Amino acid sequence: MTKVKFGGISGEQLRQYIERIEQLEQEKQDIADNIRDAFAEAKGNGFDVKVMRQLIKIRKMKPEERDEQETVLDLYKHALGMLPGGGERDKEAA
Amino acid sequence: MTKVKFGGISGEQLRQYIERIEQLEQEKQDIADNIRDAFAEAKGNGFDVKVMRQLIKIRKMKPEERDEQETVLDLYKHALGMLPGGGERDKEAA
Amino acid sequence: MTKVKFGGISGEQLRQYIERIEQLEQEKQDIADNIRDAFAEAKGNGFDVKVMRQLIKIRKMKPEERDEQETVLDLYKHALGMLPGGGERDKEAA
Amino acid sequence: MTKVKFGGISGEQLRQYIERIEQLEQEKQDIADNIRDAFAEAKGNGFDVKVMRQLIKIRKMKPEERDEQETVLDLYKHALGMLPGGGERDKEAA
DNA sequence: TTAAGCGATAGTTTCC
DNA sequence: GGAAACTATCGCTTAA
Repeated sequence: MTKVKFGGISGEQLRQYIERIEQLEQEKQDIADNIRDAFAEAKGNGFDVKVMRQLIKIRKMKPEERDEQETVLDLYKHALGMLPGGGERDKEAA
Repeated sequence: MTKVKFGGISGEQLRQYIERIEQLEQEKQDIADNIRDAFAEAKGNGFDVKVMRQLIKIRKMKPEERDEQETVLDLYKHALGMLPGGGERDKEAA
Repeated sequence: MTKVKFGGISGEQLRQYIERIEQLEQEKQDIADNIRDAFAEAKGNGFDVKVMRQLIKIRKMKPEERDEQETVLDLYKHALGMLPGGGERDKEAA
Repeated sequence: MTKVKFGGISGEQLRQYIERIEQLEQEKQDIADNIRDAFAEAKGNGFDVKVMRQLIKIRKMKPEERDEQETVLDLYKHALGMLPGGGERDKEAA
């Protein structure tokens, strides 16, 4: 028989899947390296990498979920008195 | 009213959760500091910190390693015909 | 040359360090579990865990670094025209 | 002016970095999707995805595993006097 | 030679 | 449970 079966599975087919996925993961890693290089280059030109990441994250969010997030956060800040107008003015207890 | 509500949430209850979690995180950080001190002390006595970390990792991996990696490695070898006894037996494929 | 000790007393001392650190890491893990439970309980009472995490992170930041962070983020938003009054004045300059 | 500066940063340059990184992240995500599809297809052909992941991880670990873990394990055994050659060399601790 | 910045890497945490 | 992001550590290079 051509395809040797072990436990009902084809070793050859398994090998093909594995190698294909490993190839894809290699490509993914290469791109990840490119991203890292881009950040490094930006950093070398004086940009703040951490802030850039925040920016990208914000741009990726849909406007509605971004607004929702901010609304709830403000709500909680008020509830903890971390914002003016939240009743108790308890800014820094630490 | 006793419990001041902001947008339907209880500020006091929220505050209690937040402060409790912050307290726990502080304790966790203290222990992390102790761990760092222990490594520093070991280093001061001539031990190699990097090797110690690898050591601890290996010791931690041991139980799961036996339950997962070795078992899967056997499966793998069978599937690829790398082990004797993997012949033509029809075992159940998970 | 690294001063690695082999055998005898040094091995025993190494073992003591390892076990002490493993004990500390166990305690750290226990506290991490408690934190997870606290979040789960809060969630069960209707709080938004994700927002709570943001809140705690904000409270953990020093006021100066929090301001700095927000300032730079706003600056970048303006530079990308993501805010009114920012890039609208000269969106396609290059 | 050519490069619009906001607080000393170049908006145009920032935009280029951001968009380039977002492009790269999109490509990375596409490949991640391909990987997911490959796993799904394999699953459809009767393979166990979880086992496949462990397999790939093991194959990836192999080179470093031999260079690190086994070496460190030997070091460990030496340090605890579990192997010959770990004599009684007890050097001065700094 | 040492201290300090910087880049690489491993561990931790968070999101899906 | 797996993938991604953030953080801390480690080693290397450079300059004093």
